[in-house]
Amino acid sequence: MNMENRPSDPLKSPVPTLMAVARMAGVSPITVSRVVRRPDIVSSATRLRVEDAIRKLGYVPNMVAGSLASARTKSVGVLVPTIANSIFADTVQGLSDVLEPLGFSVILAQSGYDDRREDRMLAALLSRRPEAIIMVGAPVTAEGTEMLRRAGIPVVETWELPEVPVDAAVGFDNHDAGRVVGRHFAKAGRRRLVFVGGGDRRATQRWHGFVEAARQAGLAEPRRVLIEWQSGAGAGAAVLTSTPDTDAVFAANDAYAIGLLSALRRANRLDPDPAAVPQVAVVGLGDLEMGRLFSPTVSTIRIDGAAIGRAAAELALDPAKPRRVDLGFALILRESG
Amino acid sequence: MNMENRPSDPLKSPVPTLMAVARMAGVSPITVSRVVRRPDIVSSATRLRVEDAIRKLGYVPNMVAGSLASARTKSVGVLVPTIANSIFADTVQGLSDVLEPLGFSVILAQSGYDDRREDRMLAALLSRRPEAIIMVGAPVTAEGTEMLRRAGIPVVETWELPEVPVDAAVGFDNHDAGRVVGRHFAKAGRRRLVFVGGGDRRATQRWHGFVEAARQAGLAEPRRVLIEWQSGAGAGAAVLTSTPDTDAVFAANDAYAIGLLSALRRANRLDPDPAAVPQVAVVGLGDLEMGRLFSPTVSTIRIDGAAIGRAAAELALDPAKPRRVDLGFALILRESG
DNA sequence: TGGATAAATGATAGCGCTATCATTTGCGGG
DNA sequence: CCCGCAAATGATAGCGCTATCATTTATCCA
Repeated sequence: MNMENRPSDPLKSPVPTLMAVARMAGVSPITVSRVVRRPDIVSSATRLRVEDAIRKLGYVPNMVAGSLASARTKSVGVLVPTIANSIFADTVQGLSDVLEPLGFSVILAQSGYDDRREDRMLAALLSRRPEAIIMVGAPVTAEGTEMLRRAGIPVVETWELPEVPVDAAVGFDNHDAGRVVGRHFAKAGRRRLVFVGGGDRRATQRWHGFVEAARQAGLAEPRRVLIEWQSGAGAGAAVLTSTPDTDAVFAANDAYAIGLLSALRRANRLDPDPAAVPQVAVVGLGDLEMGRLFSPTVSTIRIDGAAIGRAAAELALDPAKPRRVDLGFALILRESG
Repeated sequence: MNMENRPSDPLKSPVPTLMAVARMAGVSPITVSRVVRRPDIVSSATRLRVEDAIRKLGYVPNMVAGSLASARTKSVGVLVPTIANSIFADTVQGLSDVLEPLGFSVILAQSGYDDRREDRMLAALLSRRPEAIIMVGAPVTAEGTEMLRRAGIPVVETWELPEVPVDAAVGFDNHDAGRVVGRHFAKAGRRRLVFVGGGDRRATQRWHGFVEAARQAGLAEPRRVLIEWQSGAGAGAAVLTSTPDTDAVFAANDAYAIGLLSALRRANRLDPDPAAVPQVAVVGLGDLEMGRLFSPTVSTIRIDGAAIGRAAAELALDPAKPRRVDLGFALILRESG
């Protein structure tokens, strides 16, 4: 239908190069380059002439060529398990907010919690020669770790604090988060503890901390409901059917916690008064805004995902910064437990 | 602390080039290039030798150089208002799912609903010579449109269906969505309608449709509560304070709808029985999972963000595909209205 | 007014690959 | 046993920029 609006024919109007601008302005190519990158060192007369030519031709610098010549890509590779999870989306937002004003682009890749895919994505990212890599978690495989090490660029692991990161890490102690929740449940007199979450390393660390706290409090071994990639509703159903007798649940993220609370309501196991002591205590992780809006309001381990992203960007850009930053977490107790 | 784990010293072990691999394997550079890109046309003997050298050196192809030489970057530029909004995160997820298996990388940029920033980000994206641009919405400024047109690459606008897209568009009719909700409210006997949302074009189209339906039903002009960048809770508070007498609200997204319902609950204007006819009917847009878990369950205009992303990726890669795809929407009535 | 210094501009080479064509090698049939 | 063709490999050039040095032009004071 709209022929006249299709992208312009590449033969009719080839994308102009720096050379074309130079010819039009009657200067050498390098001068055009300078006008684009360091306008301050060009006399205003020629600068105006060049800027005019740039405008007339609609010149957009070719950063691919520029990157090759200068060995600077002004890009950062970002690897997340999935972006369709507001918890990581906040982190990507946070790091973008730091990187974009500095002229860095974000190359985004998703591993889908899949080890092979993670390695493939890391290789794909590295082939674009980013100036740094920021990822959620530490590389899962030895090959991935080795690739990153060889790349010779800053690598920031987030949402986790490995003893020995490849290069740098910013996040919190997942094990400790689990322990804090377990201890809280024990103090509140809860007896039959359950953990719902994925099987990735961060979730597993939380699980271990949770178990440790239960053990120290003399409670029976908590149970673990493993779910992969499931929705909040799926998590809720899974807990209710596989561990119906529980009285306290630590959910690996707030979406699961809300799903569980919703399932409890449907099963009529939620007190009509949200302020009452709940039959089943539920604590999530992440502190989604939704958790504050839900009824009962959701207790949670608060993590500032955006702050993690911002800090990660700063570590990525400045190798002089401390290489291990613990941003901590906070147990926020609300109505749900 | 962990000196030995810092990225390897660039002087000690320079990142190996294709040339280095060629020398090690005793072949010409172009043969290495072929082993990487078209292993089928290399004899298995030399291929094995080259692959061995690649492994030994830990060679990762430099796609920046490759892109410059081949004029193919295998990348797609993606521009969203913000990624920290699950509605768009789903779209990014969807398009990534199509693009990544094909070897394309996603370069992500955020406009923050800011016109100037949108143009800056478009320029930044185009300077990396992506093979296509996928964006939420149509370019806001004439300059942005012109840049995109000149780039001579596929451009897919999403979440919106302009009459005359720069190149292609996939989404739904926002105006119609507003009309459907307005009509629904009118039929349900609601009289004082309110719209909450941002001031961007898509929200405005919904608003216009909403007004049109109200007018046709003989209702008083709906009121519009403009909020920029606010949280769900902020949206809820804004509606309650500025239009306390409303009996039906169309929220521009489910997060706002949930925020409003939560505020209504706090103001004691929510019937304890979620199945009862609500004092204030609320309809959102997007169909977040949270909306199904909330009590009352949230009525909404269902949009499949991931499907939009997938379709956009397909249009971006295949210029032969139809250039205007209406994925539609559905009014899902639940407890909230 | 000359000469030293700074400011402005340019010439040259090369970043690490791939497109394109040229050459060599392998191989079956006349 | 050599020709012709396909398969395999290589030589050359260049993608569009920027780093680096060289050169020219303006500037200022002795």
